[in-house]
Amino acid sequence: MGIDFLPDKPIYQQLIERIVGDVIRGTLSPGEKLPSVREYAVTVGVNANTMQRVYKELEQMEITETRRGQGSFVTEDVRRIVELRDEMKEQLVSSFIQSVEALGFTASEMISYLQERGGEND
Amino acid sequence: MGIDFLPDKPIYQQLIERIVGDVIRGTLSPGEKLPSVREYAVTVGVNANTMQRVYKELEQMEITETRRGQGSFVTEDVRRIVELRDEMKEQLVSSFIQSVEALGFTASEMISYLQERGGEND
Amino acid sequence: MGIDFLPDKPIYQQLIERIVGDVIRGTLSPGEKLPSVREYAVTVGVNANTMQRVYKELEQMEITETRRGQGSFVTEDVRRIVELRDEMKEQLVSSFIQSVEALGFTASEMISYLQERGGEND
Amino acid sequence: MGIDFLPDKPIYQQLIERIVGDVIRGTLSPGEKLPSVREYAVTVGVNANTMQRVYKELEQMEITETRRGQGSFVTEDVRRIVELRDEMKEQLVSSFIQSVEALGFTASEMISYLQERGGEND
DNA sequence: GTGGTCTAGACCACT
DNA sequence: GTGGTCTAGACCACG
Repeated sequence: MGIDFLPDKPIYQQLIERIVGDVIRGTLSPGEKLPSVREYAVTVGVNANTMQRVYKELEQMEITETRRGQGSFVTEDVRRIVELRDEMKEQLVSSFIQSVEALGFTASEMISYLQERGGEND
Repeated sequence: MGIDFLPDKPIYQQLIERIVGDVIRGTLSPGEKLPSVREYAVTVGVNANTMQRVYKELEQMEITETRRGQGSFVTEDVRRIVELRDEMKEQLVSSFIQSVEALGFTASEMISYLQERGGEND
Repeated sequence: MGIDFLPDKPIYQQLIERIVGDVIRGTLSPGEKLPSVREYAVTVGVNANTMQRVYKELEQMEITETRRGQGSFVTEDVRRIVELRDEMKEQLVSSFIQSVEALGFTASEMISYLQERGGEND
Repeated sequence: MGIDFLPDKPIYQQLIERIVGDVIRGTLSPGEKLPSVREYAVTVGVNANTMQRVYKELEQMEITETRRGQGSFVTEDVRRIVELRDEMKEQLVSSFIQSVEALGFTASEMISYLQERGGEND
């Protein structure tokens, strides 16, 4: 029931990241049905409109498919999932690198700091 | 003449990061005078109010000091600058790690990817 | 409908003081919702931007919390409110004492004068 | 030579307060000659224009008289000095009370706090 | 409807 | 000329 949202990032984006993470991680398998918008909204404690938007964007990203009257399902296109994984990774890293350089750090300094810090975060 | 702003982040935040980067990097030295609000605004192509806001926040962060009628100057408190450097580094890394984990990547996977991509960016 | 601003102090500061006063005084309770920026702006007769700035600074002072799309709320952290009360008191008194001494008065002379004048003001 | 100005109050006001304090305190006697604008400016480390303004306002307050080619002198009108003392006292106290009440403190609470703090400030 | 950002342009206080 | 405040009005992102 993770209702812990960072205050400086849109909730809907955090929810998207979370679901995408579940798909990448395999917590949500290809073809698996997602909870209904309303149900999920209640579970997480957000407005139904917000969750609606999350589902909509997931569909636009071709991560889910919506079947009328049945609900939303994780895509069965496994290639898409792998592709997605790479996209996210690329996106994450390049925006990280960009900030790093904007602030005047070197890549190697950051890497060694990352290695120290490792996975200590939850 | 850097008038290249990312569309998804507030301009004033990007400007703050840019100046903070200059201070961390040493492009702006302790005690050095910044351009006047209006001058910098013209240079970068934003409204003077926007730049004013940037300067005000920099002062609140204790990165600059404003002397009335004279302009804004980089703090001469070198310890503050070092501290700032660490803060930014920590902040950057922890938000990166957080996204990495939300998306279901492992730290080590990301690190090796980072090493590949290295400093190819400018 | 208090549209009575002193001419020599920024309006936004007077508004901050006013709201802080309300919080300290308990007129605004912990967790209570503030009027929306626009609504409050109209009520007091200032521009929405000015009020926006007031709300932003209140948030930076950790007196209010802003929940996106929902509005601003007085912090529920009662300790912060008590702390705030002490800060304001200290600040007020020390700047008073400083002026008193700069002008060559003694503390005791001022105190007895204060006692005379007492609470005659509203 | 006290070059310690508070950052949030105009320097010229602080200088006025300081000189008025000297007059009230008797450090500057009625009829005594003030340093020249330039000399005083150098001593205190401010711009000559700023000091010029200070002298001008002191004259408008009828605290000093300027005699052509001779300089500025503290008024010999002792009644004016006494009057001035009362004015400043009144002004100080009423603005203090006003802030106190705006922030929701009671006069008596502040008085007892003032008594505690006494003259510990320099 | 809510907060947040941005522009344009004016006016003031300070040095 | 410098920072600071304020208005007016527009537009966006979020819930």
